[in-house]
Parts: sequence; C-alpha cells; structure tokens
Amino acid sequence: MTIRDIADRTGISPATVSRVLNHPDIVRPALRERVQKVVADMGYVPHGAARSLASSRTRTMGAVVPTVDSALFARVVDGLQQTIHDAGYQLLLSSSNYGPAREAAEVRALLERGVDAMMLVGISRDRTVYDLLDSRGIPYVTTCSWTATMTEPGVGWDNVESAMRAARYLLDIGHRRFAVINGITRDNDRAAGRLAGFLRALAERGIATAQCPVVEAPYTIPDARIAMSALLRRSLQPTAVLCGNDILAFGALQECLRSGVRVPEDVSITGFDDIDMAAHCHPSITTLRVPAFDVGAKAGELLLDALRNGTRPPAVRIELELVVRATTAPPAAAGRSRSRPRKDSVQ
Amino acid sequence: MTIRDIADRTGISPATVSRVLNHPDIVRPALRERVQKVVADMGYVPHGAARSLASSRTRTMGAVVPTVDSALFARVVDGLQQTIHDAGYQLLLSSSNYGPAREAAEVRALLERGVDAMMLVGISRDRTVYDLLDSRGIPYVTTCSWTATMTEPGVGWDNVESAMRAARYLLDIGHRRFAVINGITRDNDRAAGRLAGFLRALAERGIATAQCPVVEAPYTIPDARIAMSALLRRSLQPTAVLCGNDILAFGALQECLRSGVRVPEDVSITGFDDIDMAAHCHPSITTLRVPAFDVGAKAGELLLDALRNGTRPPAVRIELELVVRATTAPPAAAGRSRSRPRKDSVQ
DNA sequence: TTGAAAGCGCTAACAT
DNA sequence: ATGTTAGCGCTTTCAA
Repeated sequence: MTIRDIADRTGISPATVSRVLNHPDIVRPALRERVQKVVADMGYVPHGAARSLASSRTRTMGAVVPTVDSALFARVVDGLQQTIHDAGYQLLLSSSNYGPAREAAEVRALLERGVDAMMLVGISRDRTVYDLLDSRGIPYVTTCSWTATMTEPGVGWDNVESAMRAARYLLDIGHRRFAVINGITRDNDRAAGRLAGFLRALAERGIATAQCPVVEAPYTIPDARIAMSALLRRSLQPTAVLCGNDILAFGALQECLRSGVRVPEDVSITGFDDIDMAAHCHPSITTLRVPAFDVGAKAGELLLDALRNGTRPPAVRIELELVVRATTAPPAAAGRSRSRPRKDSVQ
Repeated sequence: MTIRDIADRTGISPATVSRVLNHPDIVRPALRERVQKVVADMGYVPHGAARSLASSRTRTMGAVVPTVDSALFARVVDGLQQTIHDAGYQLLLSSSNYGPAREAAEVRALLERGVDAMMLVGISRDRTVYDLLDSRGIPYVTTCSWTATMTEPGVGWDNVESAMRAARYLLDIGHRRFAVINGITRDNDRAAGRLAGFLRALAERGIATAQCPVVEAPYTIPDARIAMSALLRRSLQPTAVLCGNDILAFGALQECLRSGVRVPEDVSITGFDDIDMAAHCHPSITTLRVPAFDVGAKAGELLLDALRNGTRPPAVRIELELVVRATTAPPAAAGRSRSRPRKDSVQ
C-alpha cells in the first residue's frame, strides 16, 4: 500500500496526501480529516526510505557509545532518546567497545544509514572522523568530556579538574598515602583525564606520585576487586584509594569488606559518576555526580537546535558536584581518627 | 557524490559499481579492485535511503525495550547489537517506558523507518501489534518471557516457574513467614508472572497467601527501601522476602542493614536476574540467573536466520539457574539457626 | 561479465 | 488550496 492508494481512495492527488502527512496545517480541514480517516482505516504507513530519499531527511539520529552495558552510558542514551523522541526522531545506536577504529567504522555506518545528527562520547578521536562529519554537514555533539582547548561541539565536564577535586578533598582531610584504581586510559580521554587529575592534585600538594600505586582495570567489579586485593597486599597500604568510576570504587569497597579492611576507618575510597548504587550501597560512596540523563537530554537539545537553525552546536561545560558520603574519613594516623561522624543517609 | 560519479571516474556503468558494492564476487577481479580503489579514494558513501528504496531492505533491526536504563535490558540490547552488527545490521533502539500504547507507537515508528526485523520485550501485548508485524512480513522475536501457550516467536523463560523455584527454596530451608516486594505487575507479564509464581509456590505448601504482604514498587533502589521499611514496621515481620528483581532485593537488603536487621540471620532475601551487583554486594544476593547478553544474542541469531531463510523464528525456552548466595539461610526460629555456613564467595 | 533502463514511494517545486 | 511533474540515488531485471 502506497500513498497512491490513499490518493485514489480519497479521490485526490498523492501530493495532497503527502501534505496531510507532513504539513497538515496547509490543507483544508475538511479534506485533511477525510484523508486522515482513510489513512487510519487502511492502516497506511508511509515508506521511510522513500520519504528520506525525497526529502533528504531521515528523522533519525545516531549515537555511538563505548558500551550500552554501563549504568552511565545507558542513562545518557536514555536522556538522548527521550528528548529526540518527543521531536519525532528515532535513535540509531551503535557501540564501539572502546575501540577508536570500531568507532570510526560505526560513524561511517551511521552516516551511510543517513542519520540527521549524531552523538559521540568523548572528544579525542581521529581528525578524519570530525572531518567526515563536517564535510557532510551532519550536526554532532561530543559528550562526557570538556577541555578549554576543545574546538568541537559538545556537552561535557572537565575530567581533570573534577578528579582533582576528589583528590584535594582527601588531602584536605589529612590523607598522604594514596593509591589509584583507574579505568584503562588508552584511547579513553575520560579515563586519562581522571588519572591525570588525581596525580596532578597529589603532586600539587607535594605527594610523590612516583610512589603512588596506579592500577588500570576494566570497569568491572571483579577487576576492581583484583586491583584492590593487589593494593592491600603491599607492605605500605594506602589510606585512600581514588577510583576512576563508581564500579571500580564499589569493587574496591567490596574487596575491603571481604578482607576485613574497614572503610573508611582503615581506608577511604572515592568513586566517579554517582550511579544509583553509589548512594545506596553500604557504606555509601563519596563520588562526583555526573548528571548522566541530563547530559544525554542536553545533547539531544543541542542537536535538535542545530537541525532547526542550521547552526553548529556550542561546547557546553557542566560542573560536577562532589558528593561526600561514607567511604571517606580522615586517616586513622591523622589523630582525629574516630571523631568525624559517618555520613550514610540516602541522598 | 553519487554512484554516478564513481561510474564516471571509472569509466563504467553505475550498475557495475553497484555490483561491486553488493555482489563483488560476480565482477571481474581487475575491474572490481579498480572500482574499490576509486570508492576508497573518493570516500564515497552509498546513500542508505536510496539503497533501501531500491532494494527494499534497510539492513536495520529495531528493538523496543521498556527502558535502556536497566542493567538487564542494557545487556540484552548489547547482546543483540553485537550479534547483528557482525552481520552488517544497525540497531534502531526505542523504549516504551513500560507503556503498551507507547510500545505500539514505537513499533509503528520502527516499521515506518523500515526495519528488517524487530526485537520486543515480553509477550503480552495487544494483538494488533502482532498482526501489524505479521501483515508486513517483518520477522520479530519476543524476549524475557516464555509460556507453554505462547504462539509468538521468542527467546525467554518461564517467569512463573522460575519464581516458584526461588520460593520453594526458601520453603525447603524452613521459612513459613513471607513477604513479597515485586515490580509493578500492570502491563508487565514478567513482573506479573513472578508474583504469580511466588504466591503459587507458597500456596502449594499451605502458606496462607492472603496474609502474605505484597508490595509493588518501581524497579529502583529507593522504592525498594521504602517497601522494605514498610515491611519491617509490621508487627509480624517476615523471615523471608521474595523480590521481583535484584534491584529490589538490593534496596531491601540495604534497608535491612541500615535498620539493624541482619541478613540472612533475621531475614532472608532473594532477587531475580543476577545482575553483576548481586554477586558482588555484601552479603551477596541469592537470585535466579538470567543470561541477559545471551538472550539478546540469541534473539539476534533467530532474527538473522529468519531473514536468511524467510521463515518465522521459533519460540525458544531458556532455563534459569537458581544461584544460592549469602542473603538466604534457614530462619532463626527453625532451630538450626546459625549452623549453616555463609556462602559469600564471588561467583 | 557488463550496460541500459525502469522503477522503488515519496516530496517539493512549480503551475493552476 | 490542490494537482502536475520531476526527480531523490540506488538496485535489478533484461538485453547484449
């Protein structure tokens, strides 16, 4: 069944049926309603490809995320999806598995599929990817990263500066012996930025970062436990462990609990992202709050605006809040050990 | 740049360029390579809509899930995505927010966008949705539910029977006083099936289910805590709480810990799904393992097969494994209270 | 093995 | 406000 059938049934031209479908307001109400009724009765569904070919718009946006199996990205995607959905756009979702070559291939595939706009995660990628997008005039936004020097559109935060805030907080409450469990930094500007921020903040306060153990681990609970377990086996245990995200922090925490290391009495732990679990596990995790849903929603808005106005989206910076919870306290050695009350209420 | 440009540059017809792109094996090798080189050099990307219109295939599959912001569905989607990706398909993702009307609208939208196949979650939905899919000859699979009477293709498990297994296990180790914290059953066959299973198993063993408190809550940690908190305030506390999924179980567990109720000594808790957290929180959660990634992957395979062979996919039943961990133990009142060792190792 | 030609179903000028 | 017409860029018979 085609638009032709609707036209014949209604006794009007396909062009007017098309108008009813796309610009109902410019069709005489009586006619419009008659057409709409026939469309509904016959269960006519327009052919998307034909529509796209004729109008050169697909009403589709693409997103490439490292993996959808992550509380953070899932929420970002959710925000994007809900936002663009309300404007009549569908979401074409791809994942790169944290591989830049794979990501570039996905972008090309989405372009071929004909998305009207695209959301990416992170900002450091081969120039050719950006060039491709720019050359085809496809609006896009990067997400989850922001730097003063970035030239691409996006909605993100400064991972370096945010990570520094977590480290400074621990320094402020007296910690001097640190360890880091970070995500894999290779090809991941977020992970790399966080690690850089942790170390820079420590160095600023005169901590010898060369002696600070840094373990890189995939973002899984078992990997985090293994990393923490290795840290606990060292002769000089850290009093504070900075983790690259909440999954790593949660795994580190569980490993401490299992091996009888008290948190935060014996060791403080910080996370990053503030996924649901961080507020609700026990003890609750001190972390940096990433408004993931809002980031996705904002990305969607920027893209919709760009499409409406034919402009390039801006780079929007988001400020993350440090949420102090129960996994952090002054180190026992600092003297004031047990005086600080535990914060463990649901946020 | 169009296929015409490649043709002109190579001095051959667009038809042959098309052949090189779609059926390289039927083109003379020398010519084929020459064309491929020009395609690569000029960075030519075929126009997806034109391709779809001419070939009436979009190389796209659709999926409608209740929400992507769920560890379970995220993993299912991940499995689907990775599987179909390897076969050259892109994934168009929609979410229904657990609303049947919204789901039906999303299916229509995906159909209009021209997906070649579709994955749905659950089996109970308006017949018209299935009729629409069938009438257009679009292969589809349902997921996450299986019943003996279902007539639609799918890959799922029996939620009733699985839930019964959890309840029977608690009965077997001596529990008689139960409560249920379940997901919202309305418009959700998985949640409804689980609740039915819990209650049926209890009734089978002579438990008066009318006296068994049942709380329905959205799948969030705070809602689960509220539900558990209400349960703990009752005069006659349950010795075992059956939860509709692991998020609810986790929330219930945290609320117990917060209010000094020992798990499993004072109350046993079971979950459903076996998301990562279940194995790694403390105490670890007894639950039913859903192989979510595999479910998505299997769904993808069924769809690819259906597309290749022009057949209707079968209904595949998956058996869930009950994973006994540390949130369950015989009730203290049963006498053998502290004798059973805690299982708390990482699975 | 390759080329010519006819659409795929729709939208958007343009004309009325 | 509605109809006529000419494609959108590609695939796929069919013919050579």
